[in-house]
Amino acid sequence: MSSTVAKALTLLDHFTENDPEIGLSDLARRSRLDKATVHRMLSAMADAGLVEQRHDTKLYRLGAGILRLARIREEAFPFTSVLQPELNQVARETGETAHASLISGRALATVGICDSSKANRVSLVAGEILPFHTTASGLATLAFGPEALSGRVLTGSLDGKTSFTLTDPKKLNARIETARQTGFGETDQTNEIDVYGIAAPFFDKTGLACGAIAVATPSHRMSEELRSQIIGAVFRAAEAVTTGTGGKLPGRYQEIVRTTLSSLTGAQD
Amino acid sequence: MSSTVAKALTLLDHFTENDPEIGLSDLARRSRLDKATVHRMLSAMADAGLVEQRHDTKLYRLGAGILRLARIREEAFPFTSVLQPELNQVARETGETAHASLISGRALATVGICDSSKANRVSLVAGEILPFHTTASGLATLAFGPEALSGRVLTGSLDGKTSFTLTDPKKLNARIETARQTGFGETDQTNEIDVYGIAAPFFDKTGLACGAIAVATPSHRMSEELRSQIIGAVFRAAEAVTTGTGGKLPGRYQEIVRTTLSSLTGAQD
DNA sequence: TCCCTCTGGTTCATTATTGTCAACAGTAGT
DNA sequence: ACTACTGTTGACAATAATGAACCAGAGGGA
Repeated sequence: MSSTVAKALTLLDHFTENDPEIGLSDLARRSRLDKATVHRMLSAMADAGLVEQRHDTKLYRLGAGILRLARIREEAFPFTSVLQPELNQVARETGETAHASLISGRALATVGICDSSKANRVSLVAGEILPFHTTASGLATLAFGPEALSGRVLTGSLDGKTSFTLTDPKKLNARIETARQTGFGETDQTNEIDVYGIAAPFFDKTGLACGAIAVATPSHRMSEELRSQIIGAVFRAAEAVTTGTGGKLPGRYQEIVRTTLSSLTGAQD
Repeated sequence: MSSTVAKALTLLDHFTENDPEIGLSDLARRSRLDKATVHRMLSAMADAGLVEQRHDTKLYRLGAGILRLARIREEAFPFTSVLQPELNQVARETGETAHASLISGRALATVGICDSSKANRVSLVAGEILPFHTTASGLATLAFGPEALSGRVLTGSLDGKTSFTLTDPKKLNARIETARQTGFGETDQTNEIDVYGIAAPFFDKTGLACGAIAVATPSHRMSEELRSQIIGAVFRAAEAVTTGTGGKLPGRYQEIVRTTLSSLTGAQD
């Protein structure tokens, strides 16, 4: 992590939906790097089009090159186009906020959101970076993702975001194991207070999980009935995304889903 | 340009619609960098999520982090969402391929395309990087963009992409000047043989051009009538994009557009 | 089977880039 | 005029990047 490009790229992580434009000094403070260093890095990234500087305010923001690259990826490996309709349907079916994340380096990147229509809902900021160990999406992804990934996470630092966060590798591993047996990830307030998450993984063409579809609800609203409904919805959506993007559902996984569904309260089809 | 991050970021430019997955050695050859260097850079970028490596083939491709960043930018400064409908309409009106580009570092980034419905049409690859000095979009953008930008381009290297390319700074500047007087950029086969381009700039909130909407047609099909039609279409679309994205049309520019339109053959509204 | 030639990945001494700190210019507020 | 910011540039010590050589594995031919 001492490489210069790595440091430069962490600068991008400070741009969020709520903070889309950042000044040089400000960014230097947040990244704990020297002003001059940040300046040089930003200049290089501006040349490449990753960021751009406004002529008037001198503030930096994400550049047009990002849009170009996104288009290339989307053209070659369509994802958000098949993802968004599924998210919308999940949100409609469950009445709660749905979102999807993809493995992105050392964390999960939120690449799609559909807000709940309810007044009291979990509101997510677009483009947030989610840790694996605090989110339902993370558990689901680790349970069925590359072996190396879960290994890295379990041996890495597990900082607590709330008092409920699983910071003990053994306990975390146990939760991953349950996810592996039920076919979905489930967390209560481990990432944010009063947020309950349920997530199902989707798979790439090699049969490894590469992300998850999740529903986030206010914890107090969670009930046995809602839980069953959400689990069914994310299972269906994740499968649709998997097949829609050319992924391969492991046979083993389909088995797991069936047994989980039949053990839920309420009726199944 | 000797900075390490700059070199690392040029690696991204080798991923295109036709070449979405690249191996390590291959990328090292294309970028004229050492294998070890490229590997370290790719690892850093993979950590940040800009690229990702397939487990099976070991090939690298653009990563999910790109999608995340694109979403953040699009959420904060909606662009493609307002752009695409306009492009579609231009393509429909003119029957030719329409595209839009944004200033992205030292070049133009193609961020939107709508293909012509004709069998014989100009086909563009999504996410292409366009030079300023060979394209109609470039002329239009330079004519009304930041002073510093046109200065940099005119003093930079103007490599010829076809035998028609303007490689002489004086001649190029003259063409920019005509664009400044007519309100639109126009090129014939300066970027690619048998491609005729007409482009109108759109503006940011400071009243500076930040990109252009362009129509590309097979050169032999261009006629006085089609030309008038295209110019009208790109003017209208560019204005719509400007206002739709919170930009400000310079009063001076509106004046220019009016006089240009009234000098065209055929009827105007 | 052996040989050859690719591939992705790693090592390590040399060297060039980077981080650091200070100074500078411009702007806004007091 | 003063202060406290901002973005930007320069110089030098420290560090990280470089690139040749090397490794292991996958195909391909004969």
